Amino acid sequence: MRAESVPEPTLRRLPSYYHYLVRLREKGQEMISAAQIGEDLGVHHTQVRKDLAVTGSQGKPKVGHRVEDLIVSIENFLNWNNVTDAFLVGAGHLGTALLGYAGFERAGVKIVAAFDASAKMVGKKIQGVSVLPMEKFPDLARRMHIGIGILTVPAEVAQEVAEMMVGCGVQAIWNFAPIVLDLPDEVIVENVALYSSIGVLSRKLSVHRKSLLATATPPNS
Amino acid sequence: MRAESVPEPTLRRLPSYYHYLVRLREKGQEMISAAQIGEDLGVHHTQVRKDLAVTGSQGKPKVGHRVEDLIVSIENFLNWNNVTDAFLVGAGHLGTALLGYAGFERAGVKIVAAFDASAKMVGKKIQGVSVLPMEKFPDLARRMHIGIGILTVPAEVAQEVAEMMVGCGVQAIWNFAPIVLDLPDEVIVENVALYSSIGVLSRKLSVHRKSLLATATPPNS
DNA sequence: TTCATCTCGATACAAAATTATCGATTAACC
DNA sequence: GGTTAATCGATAATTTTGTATCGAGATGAA
Repeated sequence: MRAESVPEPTLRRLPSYYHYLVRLREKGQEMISAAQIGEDLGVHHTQVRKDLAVTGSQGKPKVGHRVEDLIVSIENFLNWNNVTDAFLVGAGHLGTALLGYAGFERAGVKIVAAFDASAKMVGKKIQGVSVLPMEKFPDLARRMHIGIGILTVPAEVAQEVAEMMVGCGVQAIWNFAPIVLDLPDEVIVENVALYSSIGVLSRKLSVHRKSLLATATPPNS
Repeated sequence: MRAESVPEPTLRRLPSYYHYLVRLREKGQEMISAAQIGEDLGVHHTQVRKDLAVTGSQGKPKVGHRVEDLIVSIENFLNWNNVTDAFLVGAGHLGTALLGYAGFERAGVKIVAAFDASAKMVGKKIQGVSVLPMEKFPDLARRMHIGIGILTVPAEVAQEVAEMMVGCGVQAIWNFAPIVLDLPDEVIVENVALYSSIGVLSRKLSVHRKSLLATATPPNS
């Protein structure tokens, strides 16, 4: 009964299925089997079935799942139908990039305003969203019941801004700064650790190259 | 002896330790215990020790680890000393944001050129990096032995561009497009799935709010 | 010098996630 | 209409990851 009992890896795979299915729908395909999804996305078919099971969607033997039903099930499960308003703080390059993504709205998040400490940015309009001065955040956030805060500020001020957000009623923070935020437990924090990502890449590439070298030059040479 | 036997979660935590340690060093702190790292970063101290163990760094009982040594160990382990040249394709908002990050170079990756299909972008200079036409990619990539390709193009063309990259000798791809690339097994792909991230956030927030509602309004009312 | 205490690091244990197995169900074909 | 073949979904086994335990070593104080 507890809704939180869904494995997080499953949660992370569902959007991937979703985009895959949307592309299938655009091609006009109506049915799809879990095995096929698994093969195309590099996930075991049993895993795919488990993941899809949590959304409540049911497949039929011999024909698989209806693409349309799956899409709707995932949307409902991830709550991508109810759009939540978000404020973005830090209208730099990355912030601008996020404002440019039209697709977030389909993912249940709508950025309704951006904030920046720099006077140069304030007053601008990026992708139709106004950049406001930081001072306006508290009052607006409370009045509009903003639930999501997007943090695209430098690491040095991230903690401080995050605390300010939480103080204004923000319940979830999407953090792009490379630090671990120290916030009350009830605040939901999702970190986009670009440096972790590039770190993994860098390490894997280095190992890969060393193994290539090792096979090309046997140790007993 | 096999270098690939390091758990991937460990790999993802190491950059987080790294940034934490760099901040400690800036503050002038010389020694640090695994327990303290764990507390500050929300990781169990036993986990921290295991993670640090793979880098080869040794701590001393009673005093902990030397901050400087740990930083060097992590840098070496992640191969962040040897800088690898990278090409970025897709000089849109996100691509521009990545070009603006000076910190990647410290993470072993240097973006030496950007490419874009749009004539509007070609010829510009972003953060000192030239935007070149796509046609120049193959020849330049081969001549410069580019190992890393950064993919910040729309989803529709991501597969195609990725194949082109691999054909030009690129060994690792940092993929920001919301699709699963179908490439030879030996190619290293690191996905930055922003939609998965926002999906998890959206879902958790929805569950969180429902649980708040449930406690505020008992089911037997 | 000896003792108490703190921290490391190895080993053992527990939980979670992934992978495999198997019977049940259903559409298509003969 | 019965048989075949393919897929689903539940259960079980394996693997991976994370957590706890415990002895050893080192520091600093008595």
